[in-house]
Amino acid sequence: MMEFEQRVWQRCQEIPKGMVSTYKEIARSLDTKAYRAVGNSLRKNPYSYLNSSKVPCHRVIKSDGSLGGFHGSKDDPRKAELLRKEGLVIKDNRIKNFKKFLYTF
DNA sequence: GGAGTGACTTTTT
DNA sequence: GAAAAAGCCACTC
Repeated sequence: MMEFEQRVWQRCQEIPKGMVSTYKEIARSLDTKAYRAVGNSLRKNPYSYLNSSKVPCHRVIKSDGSLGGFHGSKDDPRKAELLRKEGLVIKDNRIKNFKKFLYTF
């Protein structure tokens, strides 16, 4: 069932710079409710944003605007910095006005 | 084939 | 607004 994961990763790449998306939106765009499976796939994705720029998983956040716990550490500023560089405003591990930057498929 | 896991979401306390 | 519970799907052991 790799297709599902690939589709997820593809959505990540589809997110334009300076925008973010949520697990739920991705799942919805795939016509499924597997928001958990989305996270599960991203967790194991072979193109982790640390190793490759192919899948900017850092642009995928939770539906309430928080970044979630990527890469295993919640205190890692790299992701927040990355997003901040793309024009997003991060406050206490939350995206400010993230709805404005929310990219829906 | 069943039980456990996870970078989740939504509703209810 | 924070915390807990229930519900969801794919993947791994």
